[in-house]
Amino acid sequence: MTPKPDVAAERRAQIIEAALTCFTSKGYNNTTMDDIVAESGLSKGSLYWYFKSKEELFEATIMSVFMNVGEEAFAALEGHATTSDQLRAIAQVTANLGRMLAGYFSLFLEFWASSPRREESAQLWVNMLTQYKDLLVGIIEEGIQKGELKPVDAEPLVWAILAAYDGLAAYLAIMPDLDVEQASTVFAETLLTGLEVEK
Amino acid sequence: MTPKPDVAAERRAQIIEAALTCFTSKGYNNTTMDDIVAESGLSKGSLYWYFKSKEELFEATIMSVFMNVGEEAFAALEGHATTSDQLRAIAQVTANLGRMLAGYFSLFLEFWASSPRREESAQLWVNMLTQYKDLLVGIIEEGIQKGELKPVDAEPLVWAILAAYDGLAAYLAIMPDLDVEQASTVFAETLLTGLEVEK
Amino acid sequence: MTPKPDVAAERRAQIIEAALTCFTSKGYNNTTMDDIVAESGLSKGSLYWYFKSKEELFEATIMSVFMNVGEEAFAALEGHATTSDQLRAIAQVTANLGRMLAGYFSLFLEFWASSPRREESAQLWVNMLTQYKDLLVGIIEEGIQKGELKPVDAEPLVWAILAAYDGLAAYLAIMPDLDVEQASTVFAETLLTGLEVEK
Amino acid sequence: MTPKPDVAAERRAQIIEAALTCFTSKGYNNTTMDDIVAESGLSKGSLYWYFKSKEELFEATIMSVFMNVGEEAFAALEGHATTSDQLRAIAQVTANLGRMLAGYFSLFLEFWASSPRREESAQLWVNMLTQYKDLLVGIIEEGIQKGELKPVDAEPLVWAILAAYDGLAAYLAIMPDLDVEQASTVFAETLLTGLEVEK
DNA sequence: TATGAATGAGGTTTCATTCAT
DNA sequence: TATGAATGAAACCTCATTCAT
Repeated sequence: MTPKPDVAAERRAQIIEAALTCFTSKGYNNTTMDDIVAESGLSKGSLYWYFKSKEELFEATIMSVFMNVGEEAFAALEGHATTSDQLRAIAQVTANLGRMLAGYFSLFLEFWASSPRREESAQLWVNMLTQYKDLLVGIIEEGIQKGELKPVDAEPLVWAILAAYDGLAAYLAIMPDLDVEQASTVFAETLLTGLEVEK
Repeated sequence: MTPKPDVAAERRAQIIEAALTCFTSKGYNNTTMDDIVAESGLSKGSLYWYFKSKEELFEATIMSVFMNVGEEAFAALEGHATTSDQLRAIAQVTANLGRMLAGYFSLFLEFWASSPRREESAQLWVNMLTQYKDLLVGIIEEGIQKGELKPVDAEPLVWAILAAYDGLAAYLAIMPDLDVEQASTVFAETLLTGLEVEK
Repeated sequence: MTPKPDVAAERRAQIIEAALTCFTSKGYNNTTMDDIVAESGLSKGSLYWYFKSKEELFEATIMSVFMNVGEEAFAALEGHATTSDQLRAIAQVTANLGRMLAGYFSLFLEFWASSPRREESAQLWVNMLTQYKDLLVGIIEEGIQKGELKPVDAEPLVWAILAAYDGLAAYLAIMPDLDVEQASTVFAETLLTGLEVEK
Repeated sequence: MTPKPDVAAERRAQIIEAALTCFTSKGYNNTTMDDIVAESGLSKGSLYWYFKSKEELFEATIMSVFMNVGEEAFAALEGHATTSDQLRAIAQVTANLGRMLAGYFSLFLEFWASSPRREESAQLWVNMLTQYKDLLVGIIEEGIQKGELKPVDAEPLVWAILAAYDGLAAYLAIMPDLDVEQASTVFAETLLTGLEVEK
């Protein structure tokens, strides 16, 4: 009675999982399709049956990371009614986001940097960043409207904030001992102090 | 008999310049030694006469970028007597630094990410970052001592700030239309507002 | 569905045969992988699919020679019941062995001489020599026990005898007109005269 | 007053000595001209001033070994009036010769094996072998004429004997623990027993 | 004579991709 | 669907040799 579960979806997930493991531990260029074959337990032919190139597989892998990370991030934002709470949540969520993305940002940059078609490759991450930026800008502008935050040009500020978290993620990759949590907390507090309207 | 002071220095510079051109436009992995040969106008043998591997050439190239960028950055900091001026200078200089490093950060990350000996490769950039971080931390702590800045844990904050500028540099690489200058300004002002002691 | 028992074994044999042809006619260093590719009719990738380096291919090739030669040699020794017959057989077989190995000995020495890891490379031939030496020593010592041969320190003698046949094989390589058969016969007769107990 | 000593001869000797050191320790193919440059303390240009190619330098090096070894060998033969003494001397000298040539034989075989013009390369060693063979054949035939040795076809026998010593030299290269002296002694005694006329 | 920077053909090896089964 | 043997373009690097000084 149960319909034959989609074997394709299962295989794709299996391959993406193996690919993610390889890509994050060895980088994009240093990962061979054979590495992924070995890690996945499938055959070379199967990889090319489900993904037509290494590039496409990488993109699918990054997209899958976005899905997971994005879901968690957006979920964390829900349920904070007041702007004040949301502001703290921004800090918290973005810090988590940074930690979650640690490694993926540099992985993506590696892919982008060595891609022959950079413009195209960039879209992958640009789309994701833009989406997240819009969310944060919306929250900040709402806070300004409510009179809880000083007037500020939200968009450029948000770009810098996102950059800080992506940058910290990248730093963490090359400096494993960096205390990202502490950096994130002090950074967020300083920014909030600068943003909040004194009561 | 000709003085010919240092043909070696000249050749190295020639090669590094060609390498930088290639690396920044095509990335580390996508640049072949033949590309650099063509760009430099020298022969393959000459490249290997002066640099014993592609890796070593890359490292020399990045170091050379550091030298130039570092010099300009540190020079800009000089000549600002008061802490207040220095703080503005930090923003200005770091923004410039970010712009100057635009592309190099992602180039380096690509190299690091696809390096089989990541720990080792990381040192290149870690050293440079640490040096710059120490400078900024010193200035901020001085400002705190002078009573011009609120007490704050300077080191983690500086990491986040540096990360923001490196992150913006990376964003610029994948989003050429991003207005880094504006982002930098709003970001710096917000941070300064949060840092400065109210008069 | 086709049984296709072992395409791998067939391919390996095909490659080894081509490699042997190239190695013996041009030497190890002078043979390029492209030569073997051309001779085998396969692709470069296939060579590296079955053998992970030129060195490994060479070793497999030499081993295969050992197998063939060794089999024939040992087979020839069988079936000679009396020590006297065995002694003649030694001469005959070893002479044949020498002729069969003509060229392989110098080929191996070339490989060994230009190997960066000589100790390791030497094992290949040392193992083979030791095995054959033990066989001959056993026969001679049996002859001594039976009283058919004068007491003699068999091991050093056998080393010299083997060396003579390997040396002749090498000579044949550089002096194609050398009459190895005649040399072998006279040499063996002289040695046997010196060894045999007078009746 | 002293005529400017021939600097050319001195330089050649200096280069040949360095070359010999390199060739014997690393083999012909594995020795680079730069190795010899470093070992000799001269410049690359100088090497090519005195020897027009690596091949020619190798040949000069081998010839120089022949000169030295040959001189000692022939000198040792002198002064033995009776055939009996000469026979012992043959064994002794040839054993010494073997030891002296240890390594050179395999070095030469490596060179020959990887030479694109083998015929030509072979002459180097063939000439030297023939010269030595003729000497030994002469002595043996004289002994036969004097009635001290059994009639035997001297030439093929001598080839085998020389081959044994060259072979042992080669064995020594791949089996450093081989007791060549013992092998040589037992071998010579056995041969002499087979050759000498019983009194 | 002497130097050492410069050359470039050619070597080994890798690896994304294909395709017969 | 699934397999894994087969392909070959292209990468990095070496090194004998040359030549301007």
